[in-house]
Amino acid sequence: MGAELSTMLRALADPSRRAQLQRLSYGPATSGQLAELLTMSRPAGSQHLAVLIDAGLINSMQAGRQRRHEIRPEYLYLAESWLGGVLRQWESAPTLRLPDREPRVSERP
Amino acid sequence: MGAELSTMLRALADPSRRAQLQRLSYGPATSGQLAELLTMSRPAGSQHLAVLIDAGLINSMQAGRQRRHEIRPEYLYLAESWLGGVLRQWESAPTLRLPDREPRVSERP
DNA sequence: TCAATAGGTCAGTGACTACTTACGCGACAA
DNA sequence: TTGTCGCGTAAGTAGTCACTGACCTATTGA
Repeated sequence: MGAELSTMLRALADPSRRAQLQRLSYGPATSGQLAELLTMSRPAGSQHLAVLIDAGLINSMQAGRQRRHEIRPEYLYLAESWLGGVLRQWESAPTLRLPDREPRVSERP
Repeated sequence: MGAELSTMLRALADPSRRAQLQRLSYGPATSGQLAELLTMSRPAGSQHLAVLIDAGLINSMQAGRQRRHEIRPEYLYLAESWLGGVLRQWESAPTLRLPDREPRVSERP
């Protein structure tokens, strides 16, 4: 249960893959179209697609000499619900808050 | 805009860090409490905390010789809304779907 | 049959992760 | 002051990631 979520979130943690996924939210596309989207070599685009497929986020099928991909939303719903669970719990647990701080990265200029 | 989301999702992609965050959804905790949660050395727990702080997901403050942490929900809301955006778009774009397939990982036994 | 197209695979590289043990440092209690 | 507690940092290591260019395999259209 945690493993899929981890694989999935790591897949989402890359902007190229998020771009591909976002493109697919509008409808199916071929490997070529999804590779064109990125500013890198075509093999790299293909490898990103493989990561998405591996994570169960998209569904792919050969169509002639093209390969068509589409979103497979199950794990996206899973992530949405994990996030929602944490946030809803946090919202429902009003405790005293610490004074606000910047993220750690900006503390070491 | 994409950078924070990437850092954040990568932080969430680790089950130890998700456990810490989930614990924090019930209220603030110290570094020690959050390290005990994990099955690894205390420094490792501390390093995971540093990643969460770096990603802006938690907010920390020295209290005597302890350090207290709490959830900082802004980026969690951001992720929830990115995911929601993709899913809502996908739901509203009814196109023909490809026949269902297993994730790629199960194709290579 | 041949060339072009679409796209996947391989090997190599440099950068980053996730740990470990060892150590340092400030807060507090005796 | 001295020990101990809570916690962070440093250094090292094994493994993983994101690319690249070169190569290979099918499908298709001339």
